[in-house]
Amino acid sequence: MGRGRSEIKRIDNPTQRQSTFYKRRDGLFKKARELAVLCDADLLLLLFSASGKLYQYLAPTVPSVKEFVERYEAATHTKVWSDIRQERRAELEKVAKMCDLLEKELRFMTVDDGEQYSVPSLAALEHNLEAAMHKVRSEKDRKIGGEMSYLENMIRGKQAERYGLCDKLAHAQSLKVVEGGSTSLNNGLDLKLGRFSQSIQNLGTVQVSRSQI
Amino acid sequence: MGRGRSEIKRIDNPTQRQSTFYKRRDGLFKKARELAVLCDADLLLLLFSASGKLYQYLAPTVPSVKEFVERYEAATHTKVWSDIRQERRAELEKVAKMCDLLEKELRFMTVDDGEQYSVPSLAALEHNLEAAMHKVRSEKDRKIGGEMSYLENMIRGKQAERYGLCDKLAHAQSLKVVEGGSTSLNNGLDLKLGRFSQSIQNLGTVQVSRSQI
DNA sequence: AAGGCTATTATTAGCTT
DNA sequence: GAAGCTAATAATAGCCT
Repeated sequence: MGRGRSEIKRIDNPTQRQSTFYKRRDGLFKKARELAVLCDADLLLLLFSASGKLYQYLAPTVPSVKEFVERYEAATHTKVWSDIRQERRAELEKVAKMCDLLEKELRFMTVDDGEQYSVPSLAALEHNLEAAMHKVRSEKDRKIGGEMSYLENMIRGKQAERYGLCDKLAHAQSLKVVEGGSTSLNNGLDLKLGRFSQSIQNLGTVQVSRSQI
Repeated sequence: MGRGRSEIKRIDNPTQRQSTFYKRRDGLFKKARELAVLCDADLLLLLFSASGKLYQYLAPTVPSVKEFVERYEAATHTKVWSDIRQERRAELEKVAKMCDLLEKELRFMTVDDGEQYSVPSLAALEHNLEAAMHKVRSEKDRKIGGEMSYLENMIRGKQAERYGLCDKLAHAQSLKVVEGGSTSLNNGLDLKLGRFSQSIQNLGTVQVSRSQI
């Protein structure tokens, strides 16, 4: 229709092509709507222009592209997406199975009452538990040893610090004694520092002896 | 077009509706193809008749419905199927996470070297392992006890059977002695049975003593 | 139901604005 | 580019087979 000839072939002139696109697109959508309404049909029309722009037409009875394509899938069994879903499902089942296995193993390890054990498996489990216990105990010892040596170092550091302070204080006190009598305040301080340094020395001793174990 | 009037409204006459459907469907597909070819456009046309039959048209450049809808999805972000896939993925991730957790717990239980333990958790683990070990040992004892008493019963039964046989044999032998001398064959049988019954008696004794532990 | 015919209307190519 | 015009062609409603 129209004045010219009609060979259905790509229009080379971009302007003309674009113009034709608009006109025919509108015509197509109109036809689509007419078909849907007149004949009570459901239809979906998705259209990308040459420039990549999207146009779509849904029949008045079609609620959404998604639902329409779902209906399409159900109607055709063409497995548009089913293969993907199947893959996913298989993957899911695999992981779920592994999960079950792990759970069972864990229940077994913790000796759940609901489980049934055979004597050989109980013996194996006992063996494993003994090995685990051994590991746990040696790890605990190692850790405690490590923490203790850390504490030792810290205490040693503090001790040195305190010794320095005591020396300074003793020096100050000796100066004060030369200057005059000691006050009640100074006496109290002396006592406190003395007790502290002594307990530090004790800790140091204990610490050294422990690290030699 | 056509001879009659043109009001776009559902055709009530089913025959006429069907006829119109075919004609207009063909017209629509033709228009769709023309648009696609003339204007270098990609299009997809999915159509369900009132009776539920599916018709589809893909532009020559469109390889498949699936790929077209994927392009649609990418273009619009309307997530036609993505949400379904997303759901699946979420489900999968959830299970995978649970799986990881279980695996970690199991690794922890079996005291894997790669794990880092704190002293309190080691102590708790030790406690759990001890409890599990206790359970395992008592279960093993119970099971062994059960199996042994089963064996005891079986042996006791066999023993009684054998005793019965021995009595019968002794009776037969005494009858034979009265009748005449014993043959070399009979002597051999006596020896064999005697050894057997003795070993059965031994087993019985051991068994009773064990069940008293 | 599917296809053909044809009068009639709808669409649109090429043009202008 | 978009919108309108119009000649020219395409689509199709109502028939018939």
